[in-house]
Amino acid sequence: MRLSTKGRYGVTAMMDLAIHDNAGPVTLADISQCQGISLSYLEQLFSKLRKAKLVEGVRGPGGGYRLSRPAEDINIAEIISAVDEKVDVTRCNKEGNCQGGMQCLTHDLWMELSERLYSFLAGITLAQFVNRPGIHELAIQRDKINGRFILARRQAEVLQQQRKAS
Amino acid sequence: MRLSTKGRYGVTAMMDLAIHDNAGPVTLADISQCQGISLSYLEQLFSKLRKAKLVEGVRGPGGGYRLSRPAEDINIAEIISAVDEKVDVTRCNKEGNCQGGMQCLTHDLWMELSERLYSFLAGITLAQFVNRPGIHELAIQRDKINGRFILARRQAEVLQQQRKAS
DNA sequence: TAATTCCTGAGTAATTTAGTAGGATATTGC
DNA sequence: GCAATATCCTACTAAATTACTCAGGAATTA
Repeated sequence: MRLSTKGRYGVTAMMDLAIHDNAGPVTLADISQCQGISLSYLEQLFSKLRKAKLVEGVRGPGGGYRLSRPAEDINIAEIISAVDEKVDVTRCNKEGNCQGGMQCLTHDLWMELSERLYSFLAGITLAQFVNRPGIHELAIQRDKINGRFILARRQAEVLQQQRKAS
Repeated sequence: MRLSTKGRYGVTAMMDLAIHDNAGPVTLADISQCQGISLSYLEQLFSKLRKAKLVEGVRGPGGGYRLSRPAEDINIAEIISAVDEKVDVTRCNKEGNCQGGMQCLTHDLWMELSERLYSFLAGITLAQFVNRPGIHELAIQRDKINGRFILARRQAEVLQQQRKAS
C-alpha cells in the first residue's frame, strides 16, 4: 500500500465522475480545468484507471469518461492501487541476506499493517462520499462557477426528473 | 496523509526499537545492516523521529536509540506523519481559481477521507504488533542470524528475568 | 468534412528519495 | 587523558518518481 498525490488525484477525479454519474460522461478537459491538473497528466492517470476497468472512455463530441460500475461498487483501495502502482514491497527476496532474519520479521509486521490498511480503504466506497443529501445540488452550483455549464444543465435536468418521479 | 517507502522505513525501524525496548538502546548501524538501509539515511529519518519526540538518542558506546514512550502510547499515524512530512494538502488557497468551486468540493471530500485514514492509523499502536506471545523469542533468533549478538544476549537476559519473576 | 474527445508514446523539468562525505559532540572504558 | 563508539549535523550527489509538454492517431458527432 502506498499513497501519494497521484492517489489523491485519482480519487478526487473519480469523485468528480461519481458526482456527475447520472449526467453523462465528464471530459478530462473539464477535470483538468477544475482541479488544476494538466490534461496530459490526467490522460495518463485515466489510462491506468481504464486498464483497471474502473472507468470507460466515450470518444467524440459529448464524450468523456464515466464510471464503469456504480459508485456503490467502487472502493477507494482499488482506485489507489490502480493509479499509485505498488512499489517493490521489500528488498527481501532480491538480496540474499534476508533468510528469516530481522528484516523479514519487521517486514512481516509491516505487511500485516499494510493489509489492514488496504482492507480499511476497501471498505470505503465512492458512493459513501457522493450519495448524500445536497451534494448534487452543491455540485451544480460549483459547476456553474467553474464554467461547466453543460454538465450543470444535464445534472439539473436529471435531478428534476428524479423529483418528478418521486 | 501520505504514505511512501519513507513511512515504511520509519514504521519498521520503530518496530525494531519496540521489539528491543526492554533490552536497551539499538544502534542505527544495527538497523542499517538488518533492514538494508544506509546509515546516513537512517540518521536523517531518526532526526525527524527525535524532533517528533518519538525516540531518544543515547550517545557513546552502548548507546543507540530507544522509544521515548512505551510502545502502547505510540501509534502508527504519528510515526508516518513525523517521517513522511505532509506535502501541500491542496493547491486551493494558492491559486485564485478555487473559490467554492468544484475543486474545493472534491478537496473537502478528500480531506474527509484523509482524516478517516489518519484516525484509523492513529488507532493502531506499535505495541499491537510487538506485544504478543513468541515475538521476543523470535526476535532473539533473528538477531543472532543477523549478527546482533549483544542485542540478542541482552534481550535473552531480560526474558529470563521476567520468567523468574513470574 | 470539421470539430471534439479519447488514446498513445516519447521526451523533459521539477521534486523527492536515497545515499555519500566529512565532520562535531557526547559518552564509555582503558 | 585517550581511544573507541555512537549520536548529531550539514552539504552535496545520484537515482527515481512526479508532473508536465508535445505531437500525433483514432473514433464519434453534427
